[in-house]
Amino acid sequence: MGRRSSHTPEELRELILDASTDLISECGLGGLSAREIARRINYSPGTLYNVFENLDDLVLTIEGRLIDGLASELDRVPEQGDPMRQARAMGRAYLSYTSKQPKLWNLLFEHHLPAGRDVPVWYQQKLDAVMQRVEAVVAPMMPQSSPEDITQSAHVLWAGVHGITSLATADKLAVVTSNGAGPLVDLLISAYLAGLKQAGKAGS
Amino acid sequence: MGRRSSHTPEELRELILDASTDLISECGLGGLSAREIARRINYSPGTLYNVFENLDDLVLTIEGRLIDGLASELDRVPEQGDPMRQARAMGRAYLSYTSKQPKLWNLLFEHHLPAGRDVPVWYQQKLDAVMQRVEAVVAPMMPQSSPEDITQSAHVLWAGVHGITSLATADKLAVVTSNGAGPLVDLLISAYLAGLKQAGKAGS
DNA sequence: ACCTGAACACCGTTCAAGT
DNA sequence: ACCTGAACACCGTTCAAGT
Repeated sequence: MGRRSSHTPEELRELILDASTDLISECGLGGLSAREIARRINYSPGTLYNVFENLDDLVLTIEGRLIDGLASELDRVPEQGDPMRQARAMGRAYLSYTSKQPKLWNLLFEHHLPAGRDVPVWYQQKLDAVMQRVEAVVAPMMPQSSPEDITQSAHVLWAGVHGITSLATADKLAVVTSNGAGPLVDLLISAYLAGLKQAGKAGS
Repeated sequence: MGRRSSHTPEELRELILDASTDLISECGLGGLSAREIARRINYSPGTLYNVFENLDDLVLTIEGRLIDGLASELDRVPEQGDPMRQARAMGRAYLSYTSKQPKLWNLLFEHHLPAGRDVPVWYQQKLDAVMQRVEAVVAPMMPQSSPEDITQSAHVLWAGVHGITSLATADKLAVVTSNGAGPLVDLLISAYLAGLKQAGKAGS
């Protein structure tokens, strides 16, 4: 039927992203479909493909916003003298941000690009921005170490926290652990960083 | 056309599981489809539903075999005097088992049961069997602690190792970490357990 | 008893045709 | 220029009908 143009291109883009975000928050990535998005915003499926290359493109855009959101939350954690307290505070910030809408955050790990496709550069940059904040917390614990070792230690910490929250969300750590992921994340951060600190002393 | 019966029920079951396992090893969970399985084994799609309740049932069966396989691998790790060496050896066993067919192992975390469905009891039991082996390694590091604390510490370690391997497999930890997950897992195990040990001493 | 294949209700994506 | 909707090539699952 041709143009309807009740929305500017920017509005249409937001409309699509909002509807998709709702869908994922409610039903996870599995609940997302181009046709269902179109239904919800009263456009035809084809219209989505004027705005996004395909569903993966759309999903990556949402993931980017989630990563940005986490970075802002981490920035709001007050700087404290004690690096260990600071680290635990950041862990709790991560947890509170990601557990607001678990299915939405899970998107980052449920979604896989097809075959050989790599994540876009801007996506890696957003991830790196978060990693920098983790490094900033790890660094004071290992003053004698090289930047490479600090990066590596930060990656391990990040991956560990992710592992706990992701298993908790998927109910694959549940039975025994009915208290939620909080204490587990605290334990990981405390013990792991204490171990790092000790190794730093021993090695110097 | 009615029965063909060139295979016994057990053979048919294995046929289906083998074809599905191949499909997942090659293309991940996304590459699995009832119709494609049927094509590969020269049966009609409907036949699958005489043997399995649905695709989730089939996938859970495969997951169960993977968990059993890991348990056997962990059992082959020789007992050593030094608990720390033992722990690292188990970490490497995990890594070598799961990285043989990364897409297959990834199945455990890519696959989610619909809505409110819970994992079956036998599945939890298989997982628990693996967790017991992890606890056996953690326990000597914290002799003063309650069984609950040991369980919790083992869960954290398990989740941490999972987090590293899963991010590495998904290429979401890649850029900086081109050496593979091995050193990261070693670092996690060493630092985390050292921290646990230290806390045990301090707390008693 | 076992298996088929059509049927139902869905997908993602493309693109000629309409305004 | 923008949007539609039919078309193509797929899904999972069910079940009457065949042997």
